[in-house]
Amino acid sequence: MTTRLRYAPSPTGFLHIGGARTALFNWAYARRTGGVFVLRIEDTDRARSTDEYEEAILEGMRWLGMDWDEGPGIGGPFGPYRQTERFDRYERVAAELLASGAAYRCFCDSARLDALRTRQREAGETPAYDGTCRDLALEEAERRAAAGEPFTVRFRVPKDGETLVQDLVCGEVRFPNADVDDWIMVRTDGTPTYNFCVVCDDSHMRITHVLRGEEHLTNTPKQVLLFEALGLEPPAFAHLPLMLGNDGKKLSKRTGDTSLQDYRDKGYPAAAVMNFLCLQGWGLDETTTIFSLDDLVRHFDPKDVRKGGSVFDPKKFLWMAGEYLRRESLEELATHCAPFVVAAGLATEEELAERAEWFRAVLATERERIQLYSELPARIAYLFQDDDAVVYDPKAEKNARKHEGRIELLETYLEWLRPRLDPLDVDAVREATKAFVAERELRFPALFQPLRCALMGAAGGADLFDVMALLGPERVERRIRAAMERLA
RNA sequence: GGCCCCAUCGUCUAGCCUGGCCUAGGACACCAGGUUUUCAUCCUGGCGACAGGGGUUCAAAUCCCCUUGGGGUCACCA
Repeated sequence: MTTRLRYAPSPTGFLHIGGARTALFNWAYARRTGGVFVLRIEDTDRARSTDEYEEAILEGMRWLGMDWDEGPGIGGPFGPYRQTERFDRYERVAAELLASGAAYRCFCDSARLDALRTRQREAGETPAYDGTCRDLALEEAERRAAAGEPFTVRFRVPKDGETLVQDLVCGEVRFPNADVDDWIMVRTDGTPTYNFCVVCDDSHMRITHVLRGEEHLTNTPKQVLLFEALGLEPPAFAHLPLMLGNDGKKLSKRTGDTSLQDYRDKGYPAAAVMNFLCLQGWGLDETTTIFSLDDLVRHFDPKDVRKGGSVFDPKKFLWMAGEYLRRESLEELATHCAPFVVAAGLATEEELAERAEWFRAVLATERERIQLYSELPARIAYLFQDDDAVVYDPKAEKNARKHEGRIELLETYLEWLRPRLDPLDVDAVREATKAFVAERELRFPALFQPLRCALMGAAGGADLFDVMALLGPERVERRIRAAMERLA
């Protein structure tokens, strides 16, 4: 039997990183088993769902490298793939359940239900439907419904026994039926609720494995019971442990960025995001930390997912971003960094394209020093500043001013340097400069600190001779001359 | 509170199912060195955990029970 997995987001917000991980696991297992990956949009919350969010979610999935075989836009044999387009199907199933007695009409209104809940809570009881309409005669219920009295449809949960959930991650989980509420399947306005849609769709779409967040575990007996009432075999479940904030609670906006979009905008490489997210609850093997989407597909099995929740560690995430960034070719890096450089106003896209080779050389000097694409602009801003107004970092200036005779040294050095600048042999000049310093019985910082301040205005950074190559002879000279005045 | 899930370094985790190979392995972070013109990268080393208590067993991180702790969920949201 071919496996069929799905990711079923609700377009009421951007793609959450927890949701992204769930999608990744479902996708990976579908690919690993040569099965089908279905995308289904759960948009039954009409008030909060928007097309913009739906598109943002799809875009996020594509960004991480996922594709899907069936879903909105591309269709498939079990469409439509948007729940709001499947209402006729839910109506049919509800009618069937009503007729078989597996479900019943409930005429209690929200006001009564709210009051009931409040009363139960105050009495220290677990809020649950009290069953007022559960035993209404079918004829009477039909008569009242026909008379226009508003009603919801509730699932009739057996009073006795227990429902067994077979979970690939948690093992066997038992729920006494007495603890499962007679939940609402269809609202007063005729729209279906989540648990009802999920079962209708998962069964109709022949879903074989449901991998989802652990917060759904307590919904599962309701769904299993419904599958049984429909005479169907439930799919295999795997409830994934939650991703936690540093407060140990379910990751929320309070504890950090939770939307995938945030990380993309911050300049995290997509592959790093994929890798890091998977590491929350799953590992490739005993020691591998860095792995690719391909590795994930080759090895992922829900059985290997750990049970405990995992705290999201932004520092490790940042480290991983750097690992991926450093592995990129200069061409890839240029493509990824360019938008950030443009957004910072340093250069236009056209300018970067015209000086592509130069830009790659710039990246070669900085790739070891950044972890995110977004860190580049601030680090290379010095290259775009006017030569007589390079912004001197206080620390750089202080370092430079430490050295007596800096002005004279810069002047002497410039004289020495000028004939060697055009053409510039970086390695040769670097070595020759060291000899220049040694001959004068100086320590390296005596020259390098004022020089670094002059050329970059920074206390640290790229090799100074690489920087000279990036600036070109005229600008190097102008900057040194400017420094001779500014550091006097 | 009821129900459910979980429990190894600060964090992510390996080991647990199929007890001995565990003096508990790796990674991030942190600390200390090394390399370097600086910063970063890189290399070396260090710090650091089986929640507690009972069992079972020749032997328990591994199996069982209890306690404690944490989390999830209890909607006409998904």
